Amino acid sequence: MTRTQQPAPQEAEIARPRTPLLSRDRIVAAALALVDAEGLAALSTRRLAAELSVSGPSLYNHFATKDDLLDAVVDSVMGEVDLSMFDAPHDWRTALHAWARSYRAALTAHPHLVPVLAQGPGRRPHALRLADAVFGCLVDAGWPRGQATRIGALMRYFVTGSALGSFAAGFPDDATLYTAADYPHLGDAHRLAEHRRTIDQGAFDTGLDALLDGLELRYRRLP
Amino acid sequence: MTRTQQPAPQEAEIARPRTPLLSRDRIVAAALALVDAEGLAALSTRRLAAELSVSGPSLYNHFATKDDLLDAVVDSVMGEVDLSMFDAPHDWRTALHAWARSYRAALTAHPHLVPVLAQGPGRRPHALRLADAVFGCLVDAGWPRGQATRIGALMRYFVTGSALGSFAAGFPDDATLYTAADYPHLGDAHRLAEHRRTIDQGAFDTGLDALLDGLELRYRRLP
DNA sequence: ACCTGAACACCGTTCAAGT
DNA sequence: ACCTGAACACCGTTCAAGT
Repeated sequence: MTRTQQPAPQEAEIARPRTPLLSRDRIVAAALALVDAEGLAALSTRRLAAELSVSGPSLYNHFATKDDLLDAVVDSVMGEVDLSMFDAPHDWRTALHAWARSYRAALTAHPHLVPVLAQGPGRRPHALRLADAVFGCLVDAGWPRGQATRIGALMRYFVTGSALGSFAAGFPDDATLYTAADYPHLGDAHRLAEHRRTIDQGAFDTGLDALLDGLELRYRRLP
Repeated sequence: MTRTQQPAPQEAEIARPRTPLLSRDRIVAAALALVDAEGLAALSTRRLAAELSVSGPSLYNHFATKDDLLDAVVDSVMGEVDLSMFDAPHDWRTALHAWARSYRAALTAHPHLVPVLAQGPGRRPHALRLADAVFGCLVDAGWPRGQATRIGALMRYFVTGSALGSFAAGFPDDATLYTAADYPHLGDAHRLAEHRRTIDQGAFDTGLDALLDGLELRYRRLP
């Protein structure tokens, strides 16, 4: 191959490489907006393509399958989780507390994706980095590796469970449903949905503190 | 209307009411088996109907929509959760511990349904009965109603989160994925899936005990 | 009352064709 | 390289028709 002063001469012979209509980032952003607005079921390749003003099959130039696209969407959410507390010199409890709250915030902003992302990190880089940071923090603090694994797991259980669905909003706002004969203790359940945000956040904070209290008891008993 | 000795005489004039091919129970059982075996995506009205040797639209004689059918499937799983500990004279911690383990067992037996059932009880009788029993137990034990609500919520977060997806199986069994440069602490992650059952169960039990320890600290501080 | 086939407006994905 | 229309094998649901 001889060098020329003109860059890539053979490109001049084929059609002008006009800037592509799509990119992976544009597709992921549109997919995330669609899922947030209308739920996972609304994410069809045809609907998403329409949103981007292209035809359905165009997406297959950028993602091999719809599942691959969904993977990218999910990992973009995982990238929103703050991990900076694991770089600072905090004790494990302080770091885990801050991380869990940031993790929950990222997930509750995109609740329809929680069932997908709760399947585990898979090969998603942001999800793997998160798991690495949490495990590293616990091991560095002196937790045995087996215990550190379990703590990473149980924290994920709690955070994903709290983001999967609102507890308060799960009870229909229909007073006639909670008859004393059938459900003697649910007389006020129809008013739960009203205070949805505070109840869910309060339950999460109570659970997180209780969980960390319980873990700290075990930490003190370590040899 | 005059009574006759023969029952329902007008029935004799129309075609013999042969025993129906379908019933709600048969449909629910087949749907549950299908979802357990092949996942939520495999549950289509046409596929389910084929499994039952009828044609697709037949199902609409027994359920108004596919969502109604799914509701019935989910509530049948909730019916498998043991609530008997709430009738016996146990302290709240003992009862909650036994209930949480039974709850998790029912859900892990049908993991594909967890995202649906974690949306809350809705109008499903078994799910409402469960919420009623837990809340009643806590209030009877002396927990203030606001705290009892939060504990009901956080327990659901933890149990559904633990059943939503295996922690261990979320890490691909591919040693080349966990390069030291990218993930310095995940060197052994490819071996997690091997011990999937014990890791997940161990993490759940550790978390449950830690959670109950933390709640007991708060219980002792109650006025 | 309960089941059927045909029909409607959707799906994900492949592929040959265009630039 | 990237986008398109046509096509294939699917969806949930409605409805008129059969018994």
